[in-house]
Amino acid sequence: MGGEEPTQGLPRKERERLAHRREIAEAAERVFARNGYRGSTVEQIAQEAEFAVGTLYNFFQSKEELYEEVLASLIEQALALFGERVLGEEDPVKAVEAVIELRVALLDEHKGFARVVFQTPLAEHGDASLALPPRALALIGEAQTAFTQVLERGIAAGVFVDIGAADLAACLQGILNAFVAQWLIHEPQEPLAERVARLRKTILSLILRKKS
Amino acid sequence: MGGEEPTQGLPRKERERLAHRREIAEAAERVFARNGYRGSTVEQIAQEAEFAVGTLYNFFQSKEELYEEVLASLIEQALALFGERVLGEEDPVKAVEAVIELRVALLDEHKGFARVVFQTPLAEHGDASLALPPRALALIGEAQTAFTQVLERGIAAGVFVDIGAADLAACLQGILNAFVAQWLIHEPQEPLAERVARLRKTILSLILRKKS
DNA sequence: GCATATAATGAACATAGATTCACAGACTGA
DNA sequence: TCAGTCTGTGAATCTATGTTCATTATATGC
Repeated sequence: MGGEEPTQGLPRKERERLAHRREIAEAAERVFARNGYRGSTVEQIAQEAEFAVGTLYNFFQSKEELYEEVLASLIEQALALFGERVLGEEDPVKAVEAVIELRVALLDEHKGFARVVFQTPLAEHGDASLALPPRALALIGEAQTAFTQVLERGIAAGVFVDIGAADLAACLQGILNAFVAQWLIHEPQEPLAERVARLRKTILSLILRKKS
Repeated sequence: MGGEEPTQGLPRKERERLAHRREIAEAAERVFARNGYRGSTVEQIAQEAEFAVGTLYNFFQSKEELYEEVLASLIEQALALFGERVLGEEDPVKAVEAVIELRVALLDEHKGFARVVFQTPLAEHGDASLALPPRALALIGEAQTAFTQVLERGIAAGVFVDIGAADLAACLQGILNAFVAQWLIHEPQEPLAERVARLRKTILSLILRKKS
C-alpha cells in the first residue's frame, strides 16, 4: 500500500540507503502524527527509527526537511489514489462513495497524519503544519477543482441536491473530517467496512436529491 | 460582547489589576490564535500586551496557565451564548439556524481561536492544544448532548432527514468547520450577514426532509 | 588479513525560549 | 518630604532541543 519506490535493479548499497531513508521517514510520520511538528523531537524520531540522532542527519538536512518529505510523500500517495479511484469514476454517486472509502482507508493506514491530507491545507492552528511544499499545494488545488466538476455533473443530472458544486464539495469535506475526527478520539470497535457503510448511508441521505 | 467581569465597586487597585490581567489575556489570545501554543513565545505575548515579560508572571504562573485561562474563558463565553440562543430555542429548525449564526459570529469575533471552541476537542494534531480543563470538557459534553436532543426532536417531528441524531450533529459540526476554515484561509469580501444567509440555505437544503 | 571507504554513533555545542529575581519607579499615608 | 509598599522591568539563568563532528564500527576490494 505504501509508496514503495521502484527499488528494482539498483546497486544493493543504494537499495539499503533508500530502505533506511524510508524507515526513518516512516518513524518520523508516526512521531509527527502523535505530537505534531513542534511537539516532536529529533531524538524521539531517532529512537522510533532505531537509529542514532546523527544518522538522521546523514539522510535529511534538517528536521524541517524531514517533515516536508513525510508530508509531501503522503500527499502524493493520497492524490494518486484519489485520481485513480475517484476522478476515474464515471458515475458521480460512485465517485462520492469512492471518496468516502478512500478517506477512511487513509485514516486507517496513516492514523493521525491522515487528518492533514485532504483537509483544506489551512495552517492548522497556525503551528502544527509548516507550509506545504508549493507543488503539493498545486496538486491539491487541481484535485479539488476536478472533484468539484464531478459533483457539478451530478447536480446537473439531478442526482445531487442543488446547492453549488463548490459548497457541496466543502460540505463533503467537512462531514468526512467530522467523522474521522470522532474516530480518532475514541477508536470505534466497529470494523472498518461497517463504518464505511454507515458513513455512506448517512452522506447519501443528505446529498441525494429525493424523488418528489 | 466579551466576558466583562462585574468590576463594580471594587477598590480601584483591584479593578486595575483585573483590567491588566484581562489585557494580557486578550493579547495572549491574539498571539495564540496566530501561532498556536508552541509557536507563540512569552516575549511575543508580552510585546503584544505592552508589558514586560516579568510582568506577565505577576499575573499568571506560567505560559501554560495563561493558555488554559484564555481557552477556558473563551469556551465558557461560547457555551453561555450557546445555551441561551440555541438550546433556549423551541423550534428545532430555528435552533439550527441559531447555531449557524453563533458559530459565524464567534469566528468573526475571535478569528483564529474560534476554531477550537465548538470543534470536537480533538487534540489538534496532537500538540496545538493542551488538554482542555476538565470542567470545560464536561460543559462541552453537556452542550453536545443537549443539542443532540434538540435534533432528535426535529427528526421525530419529521422535519429533519432521519439519519441518527448523533450523526446529524456530527455532520453539522463538520459542515460548519469546513466553511469556517475556508473563510479563515481567504477572508471573503462578502459581509457577515450574507455569509450566514448562504450557509443557512446550504445547510437547510441538506438536512431538511423534502416533502414527497 | 589488511587498507580504505563508507555509514553509524552520541557526546558536545549552540540557540531559543520559559522562568526568575534583584532592582527601579510609582503610589500611599503620615 | 519621607519611609514603606506595591507594580513593573528586563537582564541573567536554566533547560530543552536542533545540529555538528570527531570517533568508532562495518563493509569492500585486494
